[in-house]
Amino acid sequence: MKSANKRIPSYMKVYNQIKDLILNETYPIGSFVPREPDLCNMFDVSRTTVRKAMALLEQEGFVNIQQGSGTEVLDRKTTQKLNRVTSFSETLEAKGYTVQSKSMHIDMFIPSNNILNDLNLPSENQVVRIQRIQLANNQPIAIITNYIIPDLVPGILSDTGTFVSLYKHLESKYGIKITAARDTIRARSADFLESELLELPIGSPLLIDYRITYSLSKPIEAVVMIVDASKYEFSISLSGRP
Amino acid sequence: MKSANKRIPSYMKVYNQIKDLILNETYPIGSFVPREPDLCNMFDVSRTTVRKAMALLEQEGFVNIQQGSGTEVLDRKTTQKLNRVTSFSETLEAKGYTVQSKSMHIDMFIPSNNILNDLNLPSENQVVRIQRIQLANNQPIAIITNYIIPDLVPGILSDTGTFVSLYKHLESKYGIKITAARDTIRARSADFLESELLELPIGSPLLIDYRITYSLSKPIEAVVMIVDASKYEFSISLSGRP
DNA sequence: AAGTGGTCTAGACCACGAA
DNA sequence: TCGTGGTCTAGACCACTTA
Repeated sequence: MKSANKRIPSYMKVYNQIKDLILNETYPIGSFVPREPDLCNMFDVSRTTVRKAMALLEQEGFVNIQQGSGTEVLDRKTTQKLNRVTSFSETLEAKGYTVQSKSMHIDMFIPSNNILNDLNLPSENQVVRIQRIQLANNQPIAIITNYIIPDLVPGILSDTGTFVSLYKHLESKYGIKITAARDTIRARSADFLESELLELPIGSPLLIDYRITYSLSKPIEAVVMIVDASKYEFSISLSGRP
Repeated sequence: MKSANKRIPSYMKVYNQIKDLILNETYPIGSFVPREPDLCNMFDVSRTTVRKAMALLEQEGFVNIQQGSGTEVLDRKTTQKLNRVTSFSETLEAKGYTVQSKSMHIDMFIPSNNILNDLNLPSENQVVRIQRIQLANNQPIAIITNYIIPDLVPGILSDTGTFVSLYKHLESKYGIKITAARDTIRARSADFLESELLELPIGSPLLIDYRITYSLSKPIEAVVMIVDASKYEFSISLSGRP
């Protein structure tokens, strides 16, 4: 058994059961769930536990809790997949493309001072560089370059081709969990080399995503993604006050 | 008095005091805050209250709470302003530009079916359209068009020029609070009209942000922002698993 | 005024991490 | 094993919304 017999907190049980009742429309959209003392009786738990479960449901956009009036079930179609940038392959596959890596190259490299600064590394410091050309329906669509702090990923140089998702690889092999990211999205025209690699006319618009990923507020890696703008767009869903 | 004498929950007092102790480096980065029972004694509150305060601090990236080991103070430089797209004027002002609206036009308009669909409105439905040209250091930099569900903003047609921030106007005059947003960011080349309005050569790369804003999971408005890509970039900060 | 969620307590026991 | 945070209870009182 890998991770089977873990105790499930009762607020998670309450959370799951209420979520099911919402999803199977026992509590339909627009209706109100029972008041908290009643939920306590239904699940035989204290109000603290009910409230923790409801707070989770509110955070995920299932309900709107309002003091004085009650807890309303929301139409969740519009608030799914909150707080994230949709991933590259996910977006393309939703559009009907088949996504794969053309090839991958891993080496050591001294990046620009901007990148070293974002990674909290000194000048002239080497990092692990992973270069990939991404294909959609066998057409080149993006050039992706990762710059990873080398101390965190010993031995990664020999992992060429052994992983598909870099983030899953970092978590499973090195125990690194990405907890935050900062993306900067720009656009500019393709230069000669980019136009050759992506098989585009020179001057075609490109989307550039520069991302720093963090684990526990420490930077882990920087990524530059250069994409054919005619075939790609970024989707971002955010909850909370803008 | 507008909203002065509101009772402050004691978990907020605890939250603010611990935040101050972190900011003035009584609890420096890398150190551990006192264990929860000690915090209870220090602030004379129950552990529930301390834990609510600490949960807030963790959510905002001040600390990392770890069962078994303790609560560590994090370096917060890297995790500020999480979960939002930085606003237009904010980004430009950080770069030293002075931002203002050149002019504003408000009318009724029948938008594309895509927009009507995103706003859950039927075909041929009119919406309130707000068109603006944004200036940075007196140079045109962006064309912004808002499409708002008309029932939500009666009388807004006469508000031309009476507001700077649309979202603050919606909240103060109509009580509409934006709670979520979905952005799609694309890039393409400027056509003739765009190049005239933004004073750019035809074919220059443009960034396009299409945003739907929501209040309590109901769509409120759609926005199209067309920006000179050489002068602007989007920054997005996200916390949580990618 | 009635009914809802919001805050808070004091104490108990469980589960994880490091020594 | 010991010290930390994680979960949970039963009950109390406060504050907001609606009518």
